[in-house]
Amino acid sequence: MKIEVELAKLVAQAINNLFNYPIEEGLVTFQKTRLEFEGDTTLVVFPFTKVSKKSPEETAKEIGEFLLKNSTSVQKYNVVKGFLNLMYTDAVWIDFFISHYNHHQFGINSIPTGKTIMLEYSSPNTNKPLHLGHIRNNLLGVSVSRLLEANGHKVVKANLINDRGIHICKSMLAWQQWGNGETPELSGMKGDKLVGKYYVEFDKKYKTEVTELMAKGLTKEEAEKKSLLMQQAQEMLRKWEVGDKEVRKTWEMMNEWVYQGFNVTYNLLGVSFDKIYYESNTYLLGKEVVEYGLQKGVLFKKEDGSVWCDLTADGLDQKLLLRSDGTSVYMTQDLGTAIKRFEEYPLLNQLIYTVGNEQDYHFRVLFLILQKLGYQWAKECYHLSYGMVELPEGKMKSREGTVVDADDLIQEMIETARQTSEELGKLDECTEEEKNKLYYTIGLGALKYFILKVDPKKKMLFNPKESIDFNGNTGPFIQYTYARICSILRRAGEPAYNHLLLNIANFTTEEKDLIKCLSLFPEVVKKAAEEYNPGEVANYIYDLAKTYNHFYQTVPILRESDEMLKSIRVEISRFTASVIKNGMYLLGIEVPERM
RNA sequence: GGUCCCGUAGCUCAGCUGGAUAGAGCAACUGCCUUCUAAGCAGUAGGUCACAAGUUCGAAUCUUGUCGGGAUCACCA
Repeated sequence: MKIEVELAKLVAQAINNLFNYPIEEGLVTFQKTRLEFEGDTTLVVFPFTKVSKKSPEETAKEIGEFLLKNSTSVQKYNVVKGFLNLMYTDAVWIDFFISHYNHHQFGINSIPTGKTIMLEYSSPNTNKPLHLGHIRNNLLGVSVSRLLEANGHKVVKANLINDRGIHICKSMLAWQQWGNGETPELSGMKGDKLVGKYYVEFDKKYKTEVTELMAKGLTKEEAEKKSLLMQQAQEMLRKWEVGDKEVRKTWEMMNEWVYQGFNVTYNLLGVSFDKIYYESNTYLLGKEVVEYGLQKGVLFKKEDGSVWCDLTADGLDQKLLLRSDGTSVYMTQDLGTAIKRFEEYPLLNQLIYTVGNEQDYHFRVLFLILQKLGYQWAKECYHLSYGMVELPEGKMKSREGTVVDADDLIQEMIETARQTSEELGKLDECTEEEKNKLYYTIGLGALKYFILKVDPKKKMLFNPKESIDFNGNTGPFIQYTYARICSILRRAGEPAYNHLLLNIANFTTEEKDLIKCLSLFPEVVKKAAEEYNPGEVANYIYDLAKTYNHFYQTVPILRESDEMLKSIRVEISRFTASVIKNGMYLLGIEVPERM
């Protein structure tokens, strides 16, 4: 809150006056007061004892006295060892509450910064269905984009679909050979699943072929080279690159199946984009850049014609940018697309890539090369690197079938929500349609919260056997708290007695704790965006929900006979609901009015 | 082997720009529904913050080393 800024100024003044030592107010920081002590904020005075030349207790006491005299916000203080605990006057909380309680966008929607940020996320391959790892990526993308918007930035949500390459040819080939004309319509299989099936099919047949060849005495490498299937796939890729009509037709058809499948999953997850890039359109980009880099002397050519960037001076290796046959590699494309994006969006201030931490090295190299090429905006490129989602057995591997399918998991969550709701049996008044919507809201709330509450940088573990909880620090817990408040508000009716609020004399500790918690929301939104960490918001809302539930269980709200107290508590509840809703929105989680 | 990341309660995670007796949830155990939704609340138990040195008034947090786990370093994408 603003009040701490003022207090910091006063503390600096106090140190100047009392100990005759000038100090930057920015160096004065407050920390949370521990629960077991009385106070609203705490100043650690150890750092000032050098200047005061007095004991920590004495120093704290003198500063405390100074603040008491010179600040209208400080009601009293206490000193424990070197800790100065300050307690605000009720007026501080009353002012805060009155000026914000009916502000529906509290914490969100600050003044536009004028900054435009492109956030890339999702970026799937079209040869396999989405799994839990992609879910984390997509949820992070949605949440971070909302966090950035909530801080006043303009966000362009971008998806770069890897729709070409040898892997897609494998699916196509398998489908041609063994598919018997199967289509999503004919078999009723989701398009991405169908294409994924043939990708696996190829891999299986290919492995058999290699094994057979090896049985005839070939080494593994020889067998892989000799494999008829692989040769056919490569031939198909070659045809694709020269624009062979038949191949392109099949390719377009199968990709279309995949997109339809992806869209179903995206819709379930609530994921959307402003701009979709296809690698088939961008994979040739970057070659001119290589030419430019050679001229500039940033890149060099080896005898065989391949082009490299020497990064050994930066502690990295040499990086290939063009093969000896003149074809480009992934890095070349990424250089090209980055440049293209800044050309397309001249006002772009930042480019963020949401990509797993297995590609940390790739992005270090990418940004470094861009910098060497002289692009000023290179320093505005950021790799939002997130940890892998692991299973108890370790990393998920599509080839080995140890993946948690996105659609399956979503359906499971919805089903669990249905079962739990039916067991509790509180939804008798709802129509079937409302119930189904609710199961979806709760199921996805559980899934999204489970994933977003952990720090993106860290790897996380998902145990399919234990699945995802609905009690405790979970999405449904927070949704439940919200629904509970809604119930109260429904009964309370219109807030016709708002004028009464102006007469608030003081708050009970429960009320004060809740208001204190509410006041933190804007800072949380700011910090979460700065750190690209939705987990900050998740942890905060959990804390808020917990604080509210305590309040709810401890003090009477509608049962309160004093009309003024009642209206205050109703309005505090309304305010809490609003912050929960806004916070959950930042996580991409919906919130139900009853459950 | 080089580079980078990670080791906090039985399990999953907070806390990490150094600050008080390291916090939650799950699982276990106790209480609380005739009163605003018990997907809740209150409580008990559970820790050598991997280990060892160092920096200092103070270290889970910073430095170094050791051990353990992971990622990455392709004319793959």
